[in-house]
Amino acid sequence: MINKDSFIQKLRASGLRPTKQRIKICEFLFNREKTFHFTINDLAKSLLNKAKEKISLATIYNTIHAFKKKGYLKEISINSDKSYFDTNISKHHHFFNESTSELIDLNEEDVSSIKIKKTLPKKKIKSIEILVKVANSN
Amino acid sequence: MINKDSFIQKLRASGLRPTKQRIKICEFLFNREKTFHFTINDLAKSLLNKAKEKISLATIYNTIHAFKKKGYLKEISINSDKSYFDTNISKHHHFFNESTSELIDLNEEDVSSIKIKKTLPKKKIKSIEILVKVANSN
DNA sequence: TTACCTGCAAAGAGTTTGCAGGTAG
DNA sequence: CTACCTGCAAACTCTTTGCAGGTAA
Repeated sequence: MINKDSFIQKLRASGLRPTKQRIKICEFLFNREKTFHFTINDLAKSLLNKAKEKISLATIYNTIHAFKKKGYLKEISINSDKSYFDTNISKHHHFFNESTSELIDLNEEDVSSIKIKKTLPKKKIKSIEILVKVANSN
Repeated sequence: MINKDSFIQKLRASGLRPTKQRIKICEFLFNREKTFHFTINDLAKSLLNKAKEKISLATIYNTIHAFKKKGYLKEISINSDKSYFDTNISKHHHFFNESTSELIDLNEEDVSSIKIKKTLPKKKIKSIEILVKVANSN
């Protein structure tokens, strides 16, 4: 359990004012054992239902984008309906369960090393991401 | 240059009526040497400007989705802003140029074979897709 | 003739923005 | 006090839908 003060410090250190809302969102997102995957809507609902915090959608969008810019969150594109965010900011890949729209982390070490044999002139590789789509096998 | 009749046959064969609009869209999309990547908006604009065809957005959406369902197109998720479609329906991967939002095909044989060492109980792998994000190296 | 298709306009979902009031430093 | 932040509502973008008129078979 990370305490409130360390979130305040973290926010302050990156130039974000530690407001009530931001601290609550930090507590909700980062006080976890496991990686957390969510959409903005999920987050708004969960904050309301589980954390009993009514934070305006606009503020949640602002905060999540600020957190992403500061590197506290990663954005993942699975489909074009909505954006998914991931509290795991290390290099890693994903399973996407098409039956349930659920996202599961796939660590780098669980994938054989990938070699890209084609090169593009004057381009630098920024990232290599694998998406494994799965479905319930029944 | 594929002729109009073969598109008519192709449409008919898959149970789609060969209407003027669908034939024009076929001609625009599939009379090409190279893979073509586009968004619905790109396509609507190009049809209007290059092919001088005014086809309603709703019809374009209907048609593209029908073509996707019939397997003439693949949908690709790069970011959540919009959907990209690809006339290359073979198994393959992509480069995405973040500087220009341009999409480039990466053939399967240009990537070393990938082994996923983690398995998910009761799930079947449907696809493995790699997205290589690049940026201009200047 | 009948089932399907087109195109408009309206509706929907997700996201962003303008701005007045509130809060941290 | 000042700069930044919040929250509402309105606006925006992309996509889908309802429906009247049109077209293929």
